[in-house]
Amino acid sequence: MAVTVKQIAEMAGVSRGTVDRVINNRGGVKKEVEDRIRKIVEQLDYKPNLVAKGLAKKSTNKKIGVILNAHDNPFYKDVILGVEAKDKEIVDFGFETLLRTTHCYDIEEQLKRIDELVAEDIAGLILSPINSERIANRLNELNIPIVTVNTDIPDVTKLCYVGSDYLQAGYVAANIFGITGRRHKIGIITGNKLILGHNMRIEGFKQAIQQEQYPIEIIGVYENDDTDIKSYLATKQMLEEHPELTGIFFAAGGIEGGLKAVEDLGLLKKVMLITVDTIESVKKNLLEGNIAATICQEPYVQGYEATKIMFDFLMTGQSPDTIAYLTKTQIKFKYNI
Amino acid sequence: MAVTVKQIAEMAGVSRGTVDRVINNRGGVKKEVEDRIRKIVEQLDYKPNLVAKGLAKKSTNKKIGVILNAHDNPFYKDVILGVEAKDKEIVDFGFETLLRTTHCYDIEEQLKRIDELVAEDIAGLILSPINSERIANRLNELNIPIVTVNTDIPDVTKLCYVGSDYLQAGYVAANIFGITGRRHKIGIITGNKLILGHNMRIEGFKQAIQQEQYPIEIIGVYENDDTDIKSYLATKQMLEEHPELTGIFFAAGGIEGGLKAVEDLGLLKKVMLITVDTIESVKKNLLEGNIAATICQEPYVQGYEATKIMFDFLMTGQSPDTIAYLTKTQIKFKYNI
DNA sequence: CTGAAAGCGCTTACAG
DNA sequence: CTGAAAGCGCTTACAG
Repeated sequence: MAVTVKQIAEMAGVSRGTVDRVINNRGGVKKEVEDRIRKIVEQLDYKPNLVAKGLAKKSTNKKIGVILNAHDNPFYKDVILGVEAKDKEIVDFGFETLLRTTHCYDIEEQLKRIDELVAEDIAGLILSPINSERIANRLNELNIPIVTVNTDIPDVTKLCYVGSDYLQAGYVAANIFGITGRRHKIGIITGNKLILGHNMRIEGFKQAIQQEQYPIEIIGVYENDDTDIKSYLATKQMLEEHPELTGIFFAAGGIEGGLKAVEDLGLLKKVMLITVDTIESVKKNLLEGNIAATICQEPYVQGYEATKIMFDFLMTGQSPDTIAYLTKTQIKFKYNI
Repeated sequence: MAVTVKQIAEMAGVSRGTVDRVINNRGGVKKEVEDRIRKIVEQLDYKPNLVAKGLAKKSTNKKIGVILNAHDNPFYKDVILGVEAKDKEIVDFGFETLLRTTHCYDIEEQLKRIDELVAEDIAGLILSPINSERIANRLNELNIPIVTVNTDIPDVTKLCYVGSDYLQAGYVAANIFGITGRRHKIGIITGNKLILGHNMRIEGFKQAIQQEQYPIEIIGVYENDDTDIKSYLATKQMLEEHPELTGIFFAAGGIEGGLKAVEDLGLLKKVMLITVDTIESVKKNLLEGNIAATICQEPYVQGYEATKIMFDFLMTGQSPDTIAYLTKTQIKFKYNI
């Protein structure tokens, strides 16, 4: 049977309230008494019963704020599902998540959402931050625990970053081209070059080719700013400039536009395509055999784990084991989509 | 604020005990009173607070038995980790898992473990059953909820089967050979032909080749009885009989032996290899570039979900949404191992 | 600085 | 067939 506060109280010859004060570092306990209690806690390896704790704390309803730049980004759908799944599990513990979505690169909007949630008295904030100094400064003023999800921001004190291993995603993309054993000439379509994640995917792609000495040549990297229109144009231009091209790695957003360009030039199924994530158009083209594979980053797990980490911290005060929880790189082919 | 038993009791003009009897179908309540309570429960969409329930029930400590044929099967390591992770989460709810491991095809041993656990008064049983009538009969006598994990047994009343989609695994293996675009001649090494899962992998492999019209020819299926020695011999024989072979799909156990045969014949990196799961030797050979890819079945998730499903049922009486929880088919290459 | 009491929302005997 | 009370293990005011 597990140790309880009551037992500790009896052993220390004090009331349960006093034990509680010590265990939760609430202060106001005579040093000598505190030491006595701490010793017993240590010796008996006391671990509070979270279920009892949750029930007792239910009255002081805790809110967790969540801000995802999901408005123009279908990728976040599954992240949201993950957040909601964990929310269901913790609601009986007296927790509640407040989800706000924003547009992708709108700093003003993100700042506004942060302030809104703070006004609602959130106990913690989970967000996919825009990498800007203004956001960073605001977050550092906040004084509540922060978890970043999917994309990170440097110089901000946080519990943890939950997201994917972008470098690995690039490695794996190269890996797939590599196992074909063919002498590929690959073009890369990427998003905004300021986005760290995109660059790391490309970096990983290049590193793997070098390390493995795959007979793969990268003929160029074209930017599309994550929009479908620019992506269409960039892809078209690339294919026209390089008719020798045998494959494309779409390392960021704007995949739908890029696919259209490949289609318009009659090159579907002739050029080997590898993409990232599974938005609808990727799914469709994977099923039709136009895309060979897509590299995914467990969006559901990202949402679920970020929320779990925040909950665990607010419940127990325990920080996560790692400051960067990286989800698995998942490869989807036609038949395991 | 969520509805509570107390509120319902007040509205129905009865005591909380009576509401509890109705909600949990404990009987012994006048029909008329029961109907009144049920109506209110319905209208207010009452959902019991699981945290409170867990705390209250803590005294009636519930045991969940787990039997895995893990003794000679390294695959189960991660299944066990999954069980243990969920166990940690539910211990504060008054639950405890009792894990027993057995050898692979030892019916006597599995029967013995079942009886041992029943003697310990388990409230539910999770197991990877041997597909035999004696086991089936014993399980059907048990009268406690059952969840099968990783491998299933027909004609046994159960909550759910948690395991992988073997057919899909075969499809994906073919998919990977397929995207190389090469005219492969593939040999298949499988385990005991009586094991349903192995056969389904092969079946999926064949179906995908046909559906996709991949230029792939299957030159033969060799059995190895899941042992490394037989696997070595079978693989060697196959390679000698078929020097034209360009790839092998290892669809079951005994992979280590098979790899040795490929190595001894000097064919590592010349023949494209696809395996299943990630035991140590697979990992090693994947990293060395000898295996192109391995198809995994989320063993950790299998253990975790099986335990979660059992816990949910014992806590709430709710059966899972599905009678077959299939884990995702995961593909591991060198760089996402 | 410390204790006694009440409460979180449910279940479990016990009494009638 | 039903109710009143106690309890699961913790926290929260309140009183002193």
